[in-house]
Amino acid sequence: LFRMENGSLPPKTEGFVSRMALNDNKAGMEGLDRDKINKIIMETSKGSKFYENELKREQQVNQRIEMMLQKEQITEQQLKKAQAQVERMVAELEESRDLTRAIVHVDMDAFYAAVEMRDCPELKDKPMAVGSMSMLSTSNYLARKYGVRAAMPGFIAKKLCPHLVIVPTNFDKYRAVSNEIREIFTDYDPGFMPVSLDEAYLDFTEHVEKRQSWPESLRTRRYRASTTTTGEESGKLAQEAAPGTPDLSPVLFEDSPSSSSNSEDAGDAFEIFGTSVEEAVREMRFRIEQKTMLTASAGIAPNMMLAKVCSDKNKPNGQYRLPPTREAVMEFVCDLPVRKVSGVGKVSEKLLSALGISSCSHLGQKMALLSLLFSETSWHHFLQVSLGLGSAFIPRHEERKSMSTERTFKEMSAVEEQLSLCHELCEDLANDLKKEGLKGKTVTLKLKNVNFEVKTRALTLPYPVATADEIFTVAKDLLKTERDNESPQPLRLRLMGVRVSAFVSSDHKKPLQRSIVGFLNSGRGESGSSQRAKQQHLKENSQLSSSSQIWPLGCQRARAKRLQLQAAAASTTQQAGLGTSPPPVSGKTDASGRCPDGGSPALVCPICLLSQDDDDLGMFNRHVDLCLN
DNA sequence: GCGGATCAC
DNA sequence: CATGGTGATCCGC
Repeated sequence: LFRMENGSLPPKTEGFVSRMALNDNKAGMEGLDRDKINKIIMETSKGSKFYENELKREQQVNQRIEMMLQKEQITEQQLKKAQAQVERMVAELEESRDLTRAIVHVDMDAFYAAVEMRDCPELKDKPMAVGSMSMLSTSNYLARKYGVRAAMPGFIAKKLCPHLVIVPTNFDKYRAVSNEIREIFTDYDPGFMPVSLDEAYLDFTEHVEKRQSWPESLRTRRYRASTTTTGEESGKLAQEAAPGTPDLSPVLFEDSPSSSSNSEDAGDAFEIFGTSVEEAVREMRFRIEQKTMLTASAGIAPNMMLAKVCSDKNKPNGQYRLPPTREAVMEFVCDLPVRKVSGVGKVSEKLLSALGISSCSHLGQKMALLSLLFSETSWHHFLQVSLGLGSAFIPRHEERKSMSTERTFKEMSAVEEQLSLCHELCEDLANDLKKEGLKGKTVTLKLKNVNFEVKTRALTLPYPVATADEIFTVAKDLLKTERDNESPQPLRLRLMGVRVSAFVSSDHKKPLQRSIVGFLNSGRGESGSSQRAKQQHLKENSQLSSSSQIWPLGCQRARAKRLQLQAAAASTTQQAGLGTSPPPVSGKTDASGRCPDGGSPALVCPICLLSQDDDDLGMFNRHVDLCLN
């Protein structure tokens, strides 16, 4: 039935690798010659191993679409039932719609490129990108006019724009700038959520409330705050960007006539901001620009999903506020291309497109069908998007779940070489793990061969590992297994990676305790928002039903960990400073986990309460972790 | 728990 | 000459 209406695949993707086509999703790509650019991309790529692999993956997606369209043997009956279910859920979701929060998404404009341009004036009027001939991280707006964009290899970018200047990445510098802008974020929302070095979500609600009663003096911001100039270079740069250059806000000259007389110094120039959200966000962007000489864009909306889309709307150096009314939200969402929504990538876009869905209103119209073709989590997400719903609170920063390191290199087939590389990766990873005091039970080896085919091989141990040797022991086994698997052909690799996950709650610090507290008052701050935030959090978190079990388990874990720690302290130093320690798990053991009645030196596990024969602390810890699992 | 895939930046 | 690295999540076993 459905196929009759929409029986064809998107027309232009025939014999065309849509995976590789120019991504005009990003800002700054208006009015350029897509066809010409795509032609150059294709001609440059054709015949490469990379291209062949992309073709293959494209085929897989096409197959998936075929399967999906097959499943469309859906009866009118089923569709009706699904529609009823959808409508029930819509009503429920509508009930929970929260328009009371002012969520802001901030995003630095062409971040890495902007930093490099700031620090090297020669680059200002040239098309440039940050990265290497193999891969670009980002490009400036001049380069984007040629179709040069993030995630494009430099050598292709050079074909699109022969005069392109490619600057190598300076992560330390970007990190430093990132810290500067995060200091500013803190003033508006101490619980802001960083997405990456240049991007963050903030909840402005409470700031704006307070701001209502602020006098002008607290909302007055000076141009070119003096404290950040650190050396002669930035001093020189400050001059370069002095009045007259288009880099400064035009506002300096249009709105502040009183200061124009001493604008050469600009030291007395200032601006007063209002009390609305928009003014607060404008102020924040102003401070970012004054502090870093870089511009940011921002979106203001009732939830994170919408704020993210809004921040893109007036980029670069602009902001957009979506009014907090249901009507405004629905109108905004109506013509919104699904691809603009965070979480909908190239593949999802293509799958939806095969169903005749390109905008969010289409999404709503075909929701019954989607509920039959996609997984529950997927269509629930689609449904939320179609209603303009998203998280109205900013979740606490979660603890990391994995840590990895990987490297791409020239073809490598020699076993010796591979082993040596693997060991190096394990050492690097162990180093990183040590910095955060992490140990994990699962080790994963990632391999990519010269045909760009990726494989991962994992093994979960009954105990956590952290050192290079421990990880390498596992990783080299996984590598050997894979080698045996492929033999007698050698593994012709172009990438290898090692990952550790399934962390056990790490000792010393107290991340566990923090996360329990976070769970209890999962809203931030102490206002009425916390209740709402908690509700929302629980609603969105499918573990609602198990929350009652998490509690005592968490306590048990925390207690066991404390005992482990104290046992460690007791065994290394013989000090008797444990008088303030918590009560023992049972009458048989004291807090150190040792038997109190003198004689036996054996450790007692606080979980299973069995004496551990081995007096070795490492073995004891391993046992406790085992019990905790 | 595993492995492939998708996604964001 | 040449198509990245890190972390998360989901799905179907």
